[in-house]
Amino acid sequence: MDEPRAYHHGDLRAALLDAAEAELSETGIEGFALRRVARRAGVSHAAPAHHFGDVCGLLTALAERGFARLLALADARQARVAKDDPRRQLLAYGLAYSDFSREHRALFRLCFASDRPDFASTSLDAGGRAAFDRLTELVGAVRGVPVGGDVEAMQDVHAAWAMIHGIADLLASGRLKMLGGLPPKARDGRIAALLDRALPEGPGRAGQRGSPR
Amino acid sequence: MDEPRAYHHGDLRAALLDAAEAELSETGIEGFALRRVARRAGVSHAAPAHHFGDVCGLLTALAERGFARLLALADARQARVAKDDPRRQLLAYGLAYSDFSREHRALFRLCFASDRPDFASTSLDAGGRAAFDRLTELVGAVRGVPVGGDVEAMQDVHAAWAMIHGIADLLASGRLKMLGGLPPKARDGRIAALLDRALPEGPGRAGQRGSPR
DNA sequence: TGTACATCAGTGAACGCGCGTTCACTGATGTAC
DNA sequence: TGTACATCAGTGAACGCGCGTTCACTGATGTAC
Repeated sequence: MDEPRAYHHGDLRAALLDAAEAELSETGIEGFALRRVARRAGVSHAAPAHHFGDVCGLLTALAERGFARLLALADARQARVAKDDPRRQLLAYGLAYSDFSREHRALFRLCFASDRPDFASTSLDAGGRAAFDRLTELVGAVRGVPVGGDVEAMQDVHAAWAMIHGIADLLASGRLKMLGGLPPKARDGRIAALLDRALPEGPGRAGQRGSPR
Repeated sequence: MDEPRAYHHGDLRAALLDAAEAELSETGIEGFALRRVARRAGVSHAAPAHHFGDVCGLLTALAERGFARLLALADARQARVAKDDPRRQLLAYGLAYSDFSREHRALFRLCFASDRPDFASTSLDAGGRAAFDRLTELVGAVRGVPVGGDVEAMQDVHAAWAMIHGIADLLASGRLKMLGGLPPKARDGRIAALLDRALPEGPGRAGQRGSPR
């Protein structure tokens, strides 16, 4: 049934990242080990070095993938919502962020609460920046004027980010049980209502506070 | 100069917790090792077992201490603010929470983003609950009516917690550099302004949005 | 189309390391009488 | 006040383990001519 395993793998790099992600979500970052990843990918434990150098390199690439996944989830959520409704676009982004933390708990922690990846690497830095830039744009759209460096604007961005991130992180660590246990639609409604409180007033204002959907 | 080291330590349990905390803040949770803690405390590496059983026991006790520290910081902040101004009391709590994450970064992560302590232990669970209960009371005071189980009230609590926690966690992981780099007073002012956005309306309302101090 | 050769992507054995835990032990402390 | 004895709180040697990394190697692939 199986293809005879070729000596050369084809795309071992991607396969190792898949294995690393699976491994991460089972063991968590605190128990993550390179050798187990190689074992899971069905390859000798020395093989990863050819693609990532060392563990740090692998985790850095994995975190990069994490940010890409966050943006992909945001794309999906945002696509399902009116393009010309900036407030809903921003709420969609926030919901995607919480999807990410719930569905990829360990990866979320790797991206936001670990010291093991090399966050100074240009590629990983770019990944994190892309996620932040998206948020900034969306906040600008809600305000009706792009975010500059002024304090007022940055406060708007920080408020949105902190609320989004706070919900996501508390959900990931299993607090907010009352929220996490709800059926998806109800849960998303509540999360959106929470996010809505942190957003600036602006032309995109949906209506009275607390009923953003 | 030094006291001759007695064979019996006196309070090795507390000394080990001190050493563990110092060790944690230097190495981070991801590099935490029992043997290094013992070495730092000047004691054989088998000694901790007498007080904590195993690593998990030590980390559980340490996380418990973390929550106690959070509440102690909150006590200090709250004491410096009018007792009959519930909004300021709540902001003080939030600022203490961000103090905790900034000044005890690794301990904060141990409490809120680690799987290594045993969060099911009754003592640690009680610690976390105490921190949450304090928040709940403070939110109730701002609302003017104690928090019950109703959705509206819980949303108020969750909004406050998520905003507080989001700011704290982002500060701890070195994002929000613009905020983290400010002198303390300015930084606290901005943080308080962010928190203020997430708080419910109520009799404690300080004035116009964004100038809570 | 064939051949020589460089490069690439794996293998598997070996290394040294620090870890957590166990165990028999021993010195210090406290208590009963 | 003194003595016997139980308990407590430490020691240090030993264990087995899995880890990350290195290294010489080899099979597969691609390319120049």
